[in-house]
Amino acid sequence: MDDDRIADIVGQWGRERPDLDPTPLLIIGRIQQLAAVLDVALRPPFAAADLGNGDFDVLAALRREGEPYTLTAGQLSQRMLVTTGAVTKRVDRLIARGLVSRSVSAADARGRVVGLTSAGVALTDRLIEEHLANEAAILRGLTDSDRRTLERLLAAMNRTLASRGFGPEGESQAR
Amino acid sequence: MDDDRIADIVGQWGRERPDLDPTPLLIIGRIQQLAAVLDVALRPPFAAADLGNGDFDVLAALRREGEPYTLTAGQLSQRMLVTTGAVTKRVDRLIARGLVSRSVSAADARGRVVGLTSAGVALTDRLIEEHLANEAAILRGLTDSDRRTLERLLAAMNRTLASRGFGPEGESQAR
DNA sequence: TCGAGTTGTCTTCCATGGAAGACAAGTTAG
DNA sequence: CTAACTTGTCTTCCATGGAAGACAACTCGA
Repeated sequence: MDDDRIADIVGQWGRERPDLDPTPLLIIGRIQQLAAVLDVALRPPFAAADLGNGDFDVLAALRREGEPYTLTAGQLSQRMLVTTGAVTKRVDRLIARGLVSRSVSAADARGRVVGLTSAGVALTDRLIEEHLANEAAILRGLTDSDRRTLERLLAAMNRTLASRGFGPEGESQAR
Repeated sequence: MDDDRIADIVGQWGRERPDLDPTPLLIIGRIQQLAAVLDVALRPPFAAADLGNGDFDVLAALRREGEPYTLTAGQLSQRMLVTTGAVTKRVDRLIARGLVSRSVSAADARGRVVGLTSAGVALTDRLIEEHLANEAAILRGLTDSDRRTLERLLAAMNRTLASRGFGPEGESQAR
């Protein structure tokens, strides 16, 4: 039952470097492991639609923005916390699939406005349901009270990191 | 003060798809975001040593194994939860840096035994101290009680995922 | 209004890691 | 002992994303 990878690692360090405190790994290591496992666990719906996780990020960002489901490349870059170069590539792939369109901004000829096509809206609306259902299923093992506690503690960690200068200004995703 | 990306996303979904419950994102989205931010926040010591995060994974796995600081390529693959192909590449890079060595296993001529050089041990011992200190600093915003709670809840999530068939048999890291 | 910045996006190049196949070395049934 | 299978690692090819530079378009002060 105790195939807890992280606990094992902590045990090993405790033996090899008893002068150090390896217990931060119980939290930080687990968060990292969870993120990786979650990516795999939540992937199937996107894989079935032949979409990369990152590509769905684009669709979701546009969809939740509300009508007319448009954002500039720069805005997408901010919301998804990836470089504009990555945005270009994600959008290129989605255009090839007919899920989004790109046009020159009316207000600023440098800007590119990316918008969901009707096919894009339809697909996103379908996928987000599955996606949230999967997330809910994963959290089913926690009580309501546990969930609230977990939210609070994770938010607290986020704030700590932000205050140390590592706010979400260059990382992450959320889908 | 409320530049909470995830909370904003939840709010947007709540407006656009009031039929769905977006609150799982408050946990899962935050975990994903945290993992990404943590990677950046914890990177400096490795970057200073001109090491990829993944490369340090190899050094740490060998070091915490204890003397004689050796593992086969396959064992490294299991501990780090990456493919053997990735192991080959990581080890190649570390060999070029003189931090590990690779030799044919005495017991099984197919096997390759990877071992820390003395330079590798020295560097790893130095980096792990910095690394754990950084992790401890990040957790400084949480009380002891909060930490225990967080450990428990994260471990619970891990178990839930494992029971759904997504145990760490194909993902993650822990450094 | 002109020229020096600045900005928004794309392009190019690079690094990392997965998937799948190649292969030598081990194992095992007969 | 041998043929067939399995295993451990490496190789090749591919996909994704970052970094840095290219560039056109915008802004602003003089």
